[in-house]
Amino acid sequence: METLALTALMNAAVPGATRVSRHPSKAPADDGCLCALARRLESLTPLAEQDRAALEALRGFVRSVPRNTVLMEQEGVADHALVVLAGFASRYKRRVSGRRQIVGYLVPGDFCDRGALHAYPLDHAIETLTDCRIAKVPRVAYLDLLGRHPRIALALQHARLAEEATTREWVVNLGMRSGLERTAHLLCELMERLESIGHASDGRYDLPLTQVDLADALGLSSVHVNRVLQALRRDGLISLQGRCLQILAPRQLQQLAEFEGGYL
Amino acid sequence: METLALTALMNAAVPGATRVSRHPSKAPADDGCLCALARRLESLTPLAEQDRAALEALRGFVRSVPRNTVLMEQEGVADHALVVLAGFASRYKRRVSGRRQIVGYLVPGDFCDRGALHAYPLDHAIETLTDCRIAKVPRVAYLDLLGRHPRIALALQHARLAEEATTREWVVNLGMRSGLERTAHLLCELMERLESIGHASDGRYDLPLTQVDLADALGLSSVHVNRVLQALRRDGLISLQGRCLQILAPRQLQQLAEFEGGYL
DNA sequence: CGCAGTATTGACGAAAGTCAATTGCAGTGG
DNA sequence: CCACTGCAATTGACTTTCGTCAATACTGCG
Repeated sequence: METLALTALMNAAVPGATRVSRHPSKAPADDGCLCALARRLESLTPLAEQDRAALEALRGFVRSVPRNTVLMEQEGVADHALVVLAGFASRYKRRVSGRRQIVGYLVPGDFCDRGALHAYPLDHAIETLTDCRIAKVPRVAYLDLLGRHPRIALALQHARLAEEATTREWVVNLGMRSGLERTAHLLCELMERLESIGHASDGRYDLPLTQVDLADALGLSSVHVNRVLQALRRDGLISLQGRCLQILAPRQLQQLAEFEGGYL
Repeated sequence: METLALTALMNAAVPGATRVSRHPSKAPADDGCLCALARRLESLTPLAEQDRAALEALRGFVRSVPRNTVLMEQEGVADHALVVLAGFASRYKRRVSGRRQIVGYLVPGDFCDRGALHAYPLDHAIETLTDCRIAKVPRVAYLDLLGRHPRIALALQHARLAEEATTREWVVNLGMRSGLERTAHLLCELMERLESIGHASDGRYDLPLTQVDLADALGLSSVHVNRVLQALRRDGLISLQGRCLQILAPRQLQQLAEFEGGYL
């Protein structure tokens, strides 16, 4: 049948934590939230019914992971792929001073397969920024999935290209944009990414990140991020109360950031 | 035989420009400089004799390209792979203001195959920064090469991972390091990369880049780059006369930059 | 010799970091 | 129900880094 290697490995399911402080992103933990992955992949390449079914079969690998949990160590070699199904995670590098630079956010539907699970050690770490639902797919099962479902493999390829493009856009963001523009750009990027998985609409989405989390991604101090956010509010571009972000003037915000969503 | 699709396409050879203002990087244009590519790939994965022979067969696609030539337009779809064999090129994005951010340097042995030539439009442009020798390999020939030489394909995979890691390191560089540290880090990175293809030794290499070229990569103004370079000279870390860079105190420079070469 | 592109210098201003204190807020335990 | 705790957000004062503008030197080349 479809999933022989999969079922053989599907004993790994673990209920996991239930404490929920910073946004479990959607329903608590009823389903595996695999819809986020499916929507993400379908936004890249059309899938067939059997592909969706194969994704459903990943349900057994899903578990809840509390906030600030290291999912993958720097220097470590990955023996499984990670898929974020709910919550936010980050790729980051640490300096000796202890400060970290976030080099990418992982939102629901994003994954880390180390370029289809090569044996090279990772150059960065991966950690949850909020409580998350994560699918931890063993190497064999993952490769099996790719082998049997070329459309999924293609979508993942495309996703990898998009992530590379996103990282380049971050370079531009850090290299040439002011704090204000930079922050605006990040908010636009997250808007698009969350919209594609149905986690945002009408310019509104749930932003479960700390100002420190934002600062570490934006290359700014958290104090400055605070001031920038206030400026964006004062100018009527956004409203941000608690974790609820509402983009009030999408056009102006994108213009300010020179945001071009095409790369995603 | 080895190269049927290749030979069928090898009418494409063009002598090309000969003017040489800023460093043709090595011998003028006698051989195809394919050694740089071979050395680069071998530094990632051991190759067999037949692999090296297949690389030699690319000679016909090599041509000279003058400085500041656009090799690939942003938004364009790649129908061929590019391999830099001599000289420096850059991946960059432009803002509406006209300013550019360089998101990566391409040195001899580096390539751009758009993730094995997918049909997605490129999110950035590629342009030579110096006079270059470039192999422009048509799609069919390139895929043929990959198909017939799994070791080469593997090496290119690895190279892609290394380039991704480098881009992430640039994010860290721009996000968390001062102008001084940032510049030091770039010089260390280039040192390692050029060393692996035999274009650097004893901490000395040829740096054919303008201070503006550096500034656009470092997210600094060219004026500030100038001052930073002077500081590095004043502190006895480097000597830079014309295009000849000599790293006088490798240890200190790496320490200043917190440079860890492992990601390359 | 003079041009054009680079490199260099000085003076000044704007952007962002640091330090340190204060406020706000949610969960905890009494 | 309320004080207590701990993290997150906010604010103010001051410093540092870096950008901008504009002028001046250099250098290879025609």
